[in-house]
Amino acid sequence: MSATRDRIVSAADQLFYERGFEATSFADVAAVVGISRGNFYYHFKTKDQILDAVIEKRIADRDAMLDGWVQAGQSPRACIASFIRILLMNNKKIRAYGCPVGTLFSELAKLSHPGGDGARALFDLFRVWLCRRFEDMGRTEDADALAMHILARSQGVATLANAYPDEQFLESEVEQMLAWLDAIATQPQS
Amino acid sequence: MSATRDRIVSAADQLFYERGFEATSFADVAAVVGISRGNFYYHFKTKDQILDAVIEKRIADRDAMLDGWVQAGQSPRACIASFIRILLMNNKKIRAYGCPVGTLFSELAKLSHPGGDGARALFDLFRVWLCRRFEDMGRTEDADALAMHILARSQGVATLANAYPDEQFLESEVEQMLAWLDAIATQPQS
DNA sequence: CGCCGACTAGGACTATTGTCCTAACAAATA
DNA sequence: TATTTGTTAGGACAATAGTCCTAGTCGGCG
Repeated sequence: MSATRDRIVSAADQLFYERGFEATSFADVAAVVGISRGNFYYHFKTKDQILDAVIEKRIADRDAMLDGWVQAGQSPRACIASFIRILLMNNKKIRAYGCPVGTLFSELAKLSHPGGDGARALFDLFRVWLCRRFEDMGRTEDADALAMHILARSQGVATLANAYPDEQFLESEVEQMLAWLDAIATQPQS
Repeated sequence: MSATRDRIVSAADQLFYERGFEATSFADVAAVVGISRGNFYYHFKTKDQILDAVIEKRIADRDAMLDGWVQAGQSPRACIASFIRILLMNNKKIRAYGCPVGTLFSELAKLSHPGGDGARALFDLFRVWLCRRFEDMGRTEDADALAMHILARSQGVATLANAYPDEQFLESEVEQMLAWLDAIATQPQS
């Protein structure tokens, strides 16, 4: 595999996150990678192909992270707690640019861009992973609803943290989400 | 005031919501309004000025809506419930295009566009209004935190409803938020 | 009537975009 | 050495963007 291709995808990944997909031009990516603009089309025939590659990479990265927690032998509840704490892990970037998943999806949805399905697949990755963990906790009935709930909470916190880059807000909301998880774990299934 | 100017702002408001700010060109707005592209610059000297006017209009619209509830004599708690139910009122548009406030802010934040401050002002409008209502409920200590919390929840639900246009999810989350509000109203201040 | 202001149409201009093409360089193979 | 294959640079290309300019229309007022 070409190392240049990977560098293009990595640079595009970062720029798409920081500036958005449409607002990022080939010239921008080329400048970061340090190659000429024309050389692009040897590796990617179209801008959409770069987007596809970026989404693929994001899915692979997140998939590895989620699987890592499971493989490390964490309990389902600890796994979900780790998911919630992503907000703290990436708090600086989230306050600066929002959630990489949510903001990309919103943009592509507005552009009614075909790549929006790929962005939804990113949501799906978290959704079904969370769903499995809730099922493992015994929440067989409402596992998916719980997954959607915690996903929505995370999205909202990321958006507001972006609007108000206040670290305390982020920490307080994460604590509340962890408390909610505790309640879910101890209370009987509704 | 020119009627044409208002029609431009209204059309831009809608297009910015449905397609995003950057992706909406003057030609798009002109086609909707039914005027020539060049005629634009009689009413607005720059695209940013249209954005400012759109944000101003959105603030005015929301302000009128929020004030209407207060003027109608609704209790603080009922006012907050009305805010939560915005998600249901606009559920079709939200599922199609997301939240008009959050998605605009996210886009402008990524563009590091000066208008981002105006978009944040939209958030502020809801934030301080909610804050006042919680204060009127007696929650003088944590009113702002509660306002931020419900704001974040709404944002998250809107984002996920956009990704998964499932009406049931939206209704279920609104119910949970209303239940949360009930708990806040009946439980003592923490 | 004739002027003057508000308003509009249409196009010119420059910059930038995504896309594509061709020539050149490098290393490995024959 | 000669040839091929993979990779790169640089520029051409049409389309579109935001911006600006000029000529024109229309209605009200002197």
